[in-house]
Amino acid sequence: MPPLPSSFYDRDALVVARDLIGAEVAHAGVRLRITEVEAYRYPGDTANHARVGRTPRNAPMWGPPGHAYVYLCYGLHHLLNFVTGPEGHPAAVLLRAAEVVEGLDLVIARRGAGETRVGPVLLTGPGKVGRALALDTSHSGARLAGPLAVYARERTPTILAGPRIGIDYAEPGDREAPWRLAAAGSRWVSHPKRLWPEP
DNA sequence: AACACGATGGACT
DNA sequence: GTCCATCGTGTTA
Repeated sequence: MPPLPSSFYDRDALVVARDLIGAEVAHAGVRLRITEVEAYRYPGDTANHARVGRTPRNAPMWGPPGHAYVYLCYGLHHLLNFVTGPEGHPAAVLLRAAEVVEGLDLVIARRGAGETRVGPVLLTGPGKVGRALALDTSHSGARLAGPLAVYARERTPTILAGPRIGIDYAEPGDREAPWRLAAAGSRWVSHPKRLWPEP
């Protein structure tokens, strides 16, 4: 199966986010099925890193769609985004949670000695996903084909929506926008209490 | 040069 | 629910 083409990402971030639920992402021996994402749109989204304009960190968001934007959060966690929209339109989809398809041993090993659990605790949260996939800022700007790639889903899941997590700094309208999407019924989802059926 | 703070996660009460 | 590790980034000077 070939990875998703650039044209898949050349649409509004919320639409891409919806189509990424159930898709698979692979890197460094681990393959995951995407269960939860958030859309960061532009313009007018005060939660988007691109709200301050183009900077060295967010530069990949301004480039062509179908690339990764990886950044260090809280000095500890590497968060993976999929850049969407046409070139010059800095929008992206944050990968927040996923379910293991392949490479469970590697996912556990990357959490360090002493990890004995095997369930959703391994991958419910964007920092956990970045660690499971062994990503760091050197992957920011990489095309989503090759070592790091995304593959189309085979079934269309039912989707839940809710407000995005951890964006208290954004304006109220953006804080409340239901731009966090997740696979209904999946246990591999963070903050499941703040999700509802889409209208 | 100095500063404030974050698209988090784990430990703990 | 609270606390805080840890450091790159953007802002201000």
